[in-house]
Amino acid sequence: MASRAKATILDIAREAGVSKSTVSLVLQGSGLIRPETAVKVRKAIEDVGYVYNRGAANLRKAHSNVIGMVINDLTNPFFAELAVGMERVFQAAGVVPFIANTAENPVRQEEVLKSMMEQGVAGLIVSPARGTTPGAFRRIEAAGVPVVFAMRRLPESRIPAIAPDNRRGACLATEHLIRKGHRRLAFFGGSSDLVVYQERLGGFLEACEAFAIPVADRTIVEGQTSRKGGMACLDTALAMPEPPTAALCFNDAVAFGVILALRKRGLEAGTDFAVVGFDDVAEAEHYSPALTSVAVDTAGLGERAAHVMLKMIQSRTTRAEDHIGAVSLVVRESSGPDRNSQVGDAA
Amino acid sequence: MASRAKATILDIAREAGVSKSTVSLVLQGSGLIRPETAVKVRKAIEDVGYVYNRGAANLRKAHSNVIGMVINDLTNPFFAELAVGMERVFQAAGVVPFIANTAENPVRQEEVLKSMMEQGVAGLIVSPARGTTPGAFRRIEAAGVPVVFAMRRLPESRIPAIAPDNRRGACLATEHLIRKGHRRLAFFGGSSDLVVYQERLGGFLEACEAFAIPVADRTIVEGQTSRKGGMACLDTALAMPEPPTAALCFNDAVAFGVILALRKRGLEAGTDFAVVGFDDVAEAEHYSPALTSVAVDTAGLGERAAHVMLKMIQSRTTRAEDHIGAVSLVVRESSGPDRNSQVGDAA
DNA sequence: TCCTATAAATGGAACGTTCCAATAAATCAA
DNA sequence: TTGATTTATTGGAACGTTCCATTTATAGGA
Repeated sequence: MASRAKATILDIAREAGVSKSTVSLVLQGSGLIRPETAVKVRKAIEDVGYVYNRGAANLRKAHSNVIGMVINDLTNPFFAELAVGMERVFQAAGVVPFIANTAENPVRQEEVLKSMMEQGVAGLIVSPARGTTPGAFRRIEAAGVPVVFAMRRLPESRIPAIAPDNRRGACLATEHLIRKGHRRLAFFGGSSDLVVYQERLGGFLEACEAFAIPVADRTIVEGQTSRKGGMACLDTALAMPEPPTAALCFNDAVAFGVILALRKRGLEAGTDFAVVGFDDVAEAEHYSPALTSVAVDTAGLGERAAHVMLKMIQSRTTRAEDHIGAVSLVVRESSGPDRNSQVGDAA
Repeated sequence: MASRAKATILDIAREAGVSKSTVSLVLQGSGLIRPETAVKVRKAIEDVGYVYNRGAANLRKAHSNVIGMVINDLTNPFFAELAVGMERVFQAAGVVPFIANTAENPVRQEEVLKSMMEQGVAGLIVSPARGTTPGAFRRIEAAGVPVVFAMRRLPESRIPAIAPDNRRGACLATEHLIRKGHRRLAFFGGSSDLVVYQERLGGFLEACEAFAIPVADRTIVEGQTSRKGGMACLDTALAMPEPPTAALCFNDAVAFGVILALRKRGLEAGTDFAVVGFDDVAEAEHYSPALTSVAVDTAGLGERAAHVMLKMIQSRTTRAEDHIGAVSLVVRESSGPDRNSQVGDAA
């Protein structure tokens, strides 16, 4: 079937009776060749089943048109949305992003980054895996390849990051709970080695301060950022002598876990215990009860990150400013007033 | 910062005081070089911040170590799981798969495939976009690059496919509903241009035949394969003179939509209307009510597809056998007995 | 007619690797 | 010592492009 040796530009040249240079020009859509010649060449290209060898081309050309996207957890619908946002703008720019998953594993991340660099990517958009070492991107920066962090950032890095306003989102959500009359508040899930965690917890504490919630009435339970983690958090919290009546969760997955654990105890989120999520994934709206959550416009952040990347490539720089995305609290059913309080502003 | 011109094998050679051939050998881990020399070279590699240029290498070597994974909808958690399964086996084989999303768009798919081919992928695992034209893979096959379809297949194609036993799954699920006493059955969602749809609908009809459900009592409503589509399907079905009492849905997303639409009408899935999904995504178990669904072992299929791919590459063939994955029905709360029937085998 | 200006097409030298054939160095048997 | 053998190392020719500097063809002006 397949002509064994793959066709090259020279085969086309022979077929069309022109020189390889002419073929190359046609391939690049140069206006210098006579239209009839171009047609002839294009026909030959079709006939021999030619496929362009970008590797060979990149040997001469400055840089490629592929952009790598390294994501820490493809399973999280949240990241899929981020990817979709990026793709929208890359597609318009005629770039095909290649996505790779690190499964939250720094070693795998190292491999993936190496592979992408070897492939000669023009830029890298990364949501770094937990536990990424500070030096992980040193070599990439040294090579002059632009990198943008999306959603997550590294503690001390000078790489530009595109992320939502985590602190403000958490602050908004916490205020909302306090206004509903809750006085014993919890922050569930996540772990302190993530910058995002520190930001969200920071917002939570900021609101607690502002409303003079005593330290003794703040419960902070670290845990996995998954349903399972959320379930564990609730169990730990309710086992305390003076348990909280409301919780802000590190993300929606944790919140779903909390709702599940509540139901398992015969309690209902919203009426017996208030829960607020973070990220506002598509599922939040449809959950039962519908989950109050901090919306972060994930796809929008993806688009933003892609734009920044494109601009960095164009201006051949490796630096750019951080972008903080606006957030908003979407109030739904899961965050009802405190039953024992008269302060709640519920109807 | 970065030494502008990127380091090549020759720079390393100069630095280490050896020839480029020696460096190349070290890079490939050849046992032919003296250990001390290797150490010296490796040090030089580190010093100059070298990054391997796979494009240049592929110019000489037969083929690359990258495998492309082209997926029609990254947003569907189902496909993320498929990707995760594949990655597991590729990682073990030292291969980094590059994922690209086609967003169910054949034109985008064309671009993506072209880009991957140009990049010199060793093989392609594809879940084709709806509406893929029969000839879309002709050129790729002609180029001798192995292709495997995952989850979906094309009507007449000779490309090997790895997919679950859709017919059997649908048949099992339908039998389950009939055994629960349901006699007026519906099949919700999907559209007939998909092979998967035909298979699943085929299983549904097969079970209907086997249990002598009259044609008049079978309702088939095509629709989008999303929550929204599922909601629309239910509305259409309940508007009929003799509405069904149970539905097998094309996939879980449709099923979730049906459950939502039921609730909107004050009905509860499981007690008022039975609904069964397909794919058994992680969410199914945690939904309320928990969704009865056909489990397809997505990650397992991903692994299988990856193995087939690896084998094809190794034996440099472009052909392989189809693999049909086993399915099983996971019964949960959403598929209760028909209230008006005495035949139900419920406790 | 010849000269110049413009348009179209071309040869050849890179680009950074691999790999073969060849060389150089070290070891061994006689 | 010499030649044969093994062990390490090396130069050079590919690989498939791009792009610069040329060449060749075409047209226009005198």
